Amino acid sequence: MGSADITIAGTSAERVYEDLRAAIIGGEYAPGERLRAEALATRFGTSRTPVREALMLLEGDGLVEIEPRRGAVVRTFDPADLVDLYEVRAVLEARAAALAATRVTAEQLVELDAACDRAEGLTGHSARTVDTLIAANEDFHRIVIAAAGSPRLSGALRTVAGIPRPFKTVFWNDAAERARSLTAHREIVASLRAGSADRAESAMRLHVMNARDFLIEVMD
Amino acid sequence: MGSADITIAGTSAERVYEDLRAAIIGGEYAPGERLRAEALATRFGTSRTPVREALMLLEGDGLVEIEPRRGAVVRTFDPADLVDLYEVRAVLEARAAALAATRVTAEQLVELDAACDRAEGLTGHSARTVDTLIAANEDFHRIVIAAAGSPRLSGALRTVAGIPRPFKTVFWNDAAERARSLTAHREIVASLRAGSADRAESAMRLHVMNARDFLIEVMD
DNA sequence: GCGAGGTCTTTTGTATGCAAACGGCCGGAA
DNA sequence: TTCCGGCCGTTTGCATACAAAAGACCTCGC
Repeated sequence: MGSADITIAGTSAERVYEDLRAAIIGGEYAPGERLRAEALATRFGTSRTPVREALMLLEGDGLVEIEPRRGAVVRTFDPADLVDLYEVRAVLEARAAALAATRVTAEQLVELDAACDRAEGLTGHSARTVDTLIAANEDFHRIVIAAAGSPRLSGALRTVAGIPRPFKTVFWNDAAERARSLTAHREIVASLRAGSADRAESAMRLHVMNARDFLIEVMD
Repeated sequence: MGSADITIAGTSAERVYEDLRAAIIGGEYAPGERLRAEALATRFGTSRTPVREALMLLEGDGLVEIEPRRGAVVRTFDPADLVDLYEVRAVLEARAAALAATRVTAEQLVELDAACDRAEGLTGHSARTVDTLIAANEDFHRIVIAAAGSPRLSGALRTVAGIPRPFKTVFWNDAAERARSLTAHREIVASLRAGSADRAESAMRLHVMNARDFLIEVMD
């Protein structure tokens, strides 16, 4: 799994950044919820200074909104925001898939298969099952992006990659969407294995666009 | 010109961020040059705290590299970095052009014409001329991106938009490249005016890819 | 002369203190 | 009742103080 991005906690600010990011994406803080610097400092065992730095980085990632003199809140996503986000994601991930088709390693293909396998056959709706699906899905996309081998593409995707857990849950509670997603993932892996950039690109674009459409549909 | 993004200096950190970003892009700090927090604080009339925050934001933009306990330096770009950057830019700006074709306002079209006009007929190689060309070019691209009306696209582009001045100068010292760029800009404006998303997208992709190729060619 | 070790300086990263701004609360007037 | 204005608590933003780490330098030994 995330065997590559082991950060041995260089600075305190970095650690807070990563932990807080995970906490927000993991749904620990609800969208719209206020993030008071002092409380976070207490939670992470530091002072407000590294917390402030982490919050500014998270603002750059689009996960947090900071209004001067008013503090930070977890970003809320209205339907228009999410559509916008998914369309940019579609463009970037399609490109990543195209690049990955010519650069993916045998080892990465095995990891992609493994991520698909982990999602296969899960039928329940328990929190544990949903967690597994979310994790497998994120691993899948992360590996494709890594396989693209483009630092700038990875950086650009950071601004659209993370959305809070509540928004993701709706996908994985829908059985049809689960099946469609798994099929798409398998198709993408097959395209990558075949080295077909065009097919991988199209498959990935379709996959993300389908997610966008499902999100639109479910929002009413 | 930048009549839309007038920030009345919300916080000190924001002001330092913008000014320092402009200074780096403007070539005031050479790639690889060390950015000592204390010196910057003196320069901007603040303490190190807002400077540190600005530096972390600039790291997110890919303009600065921060190594823990070692400080910040202006990012250096080797040929591979620049190729990577321009290819992501091509994808994103092409998408921006496509969106802009359906959303651009009459006023923005006028501004785009004005940006092209400003670049037209300039033949000298003086610093002043080059500055004008760089500014006109940046205005052009900024307006297209604004016309796309996608906050996430704008955000993603921030990570690939800014490169230090020395790298841009090579373009605008080459007469053939100037002419080709102007032609491309005119073509893009025409496509936007016609509301042709496909044409605008293709024209923009071609334009950015040409820039990439020129950069590759000139780097040896 | 050259390399290793230790010390000293510089610079970073973090904590804390302090002033200012925001939001809420209360009281009063229409 | 409802709206307006002033006060107070809370929280932010910035400056500064302090500890620790990196790099420079110097000395000593070989």
